[in-house]
Amino acid sequence: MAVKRQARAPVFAALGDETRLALVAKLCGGQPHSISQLTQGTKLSRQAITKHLRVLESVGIVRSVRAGRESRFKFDPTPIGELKEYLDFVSQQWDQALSRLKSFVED
Amino acid sequence: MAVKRQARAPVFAALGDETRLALVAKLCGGQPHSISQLTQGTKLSRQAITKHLRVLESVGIVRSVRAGRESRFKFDPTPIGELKEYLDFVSQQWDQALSRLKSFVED
DNA sequence: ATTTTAAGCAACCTTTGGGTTGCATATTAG
DNA sequence: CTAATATGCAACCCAAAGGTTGCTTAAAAT
Repeated sequence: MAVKRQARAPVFAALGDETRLALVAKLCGGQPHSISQLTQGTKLSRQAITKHLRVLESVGIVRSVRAGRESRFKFDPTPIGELKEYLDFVSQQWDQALSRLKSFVED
Repeated sequence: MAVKRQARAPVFAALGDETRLALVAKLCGGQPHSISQLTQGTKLSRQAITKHLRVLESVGIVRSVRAGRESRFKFDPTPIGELKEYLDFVSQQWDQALSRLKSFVED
């Protein structure tokens, strides 16, 4: 099955938060960032940001690598690509339904 | 601003639940369904399904029309189209970052 | 060697989410 | 008219989410 609904929900859920969307926006720019860097400019505590990063990491949107005393987070596009596939599938289902309706009316 | 991050989070959050993804899957097939119909085949109570439908409705993924004693829910593709735009934007940012990195290495 | 700086861990708190049950109300069917 | 069907509303429960603070450990800087 190319498009399985199974296990897509957690990825959507991970993106269902303003703070995490902001983190994704920062990280998809290409440059890895440490937790402290990602906390700067935020009104949240370092630990709050850490929790959000772990949520993103748990669904694969982000990967962390420890480098010395800091852990660097970098973006991974794979899960988001899968979400796009899924949304395309949904849109497609809808479009096909419209076509069927149209051809029915034209009969 | 074509792609605003603002207010996208609630739509992602609405899709961040297996039950709601199943409802979307059923409704994007084109045919409207009543609450009772949508409850059938589920292990949940009618009220639970109702709550999920209201969540989907609150972000515009679904619209309800009262017809007699039943309220029919139908799919609306608009918010999902916007999510696709947003995800495309994120992917694009990432790809551009990769290109920049590549051209830098080639120097 | 000492002091910063970066993180991890854990306890705790408060709000939100997902679900249930019970009861009231409005249509439709007999 | 009466019974059955389809919802709506509200109270209540419990678990999970988002956030904070305090303390510890590990690296880097002086």
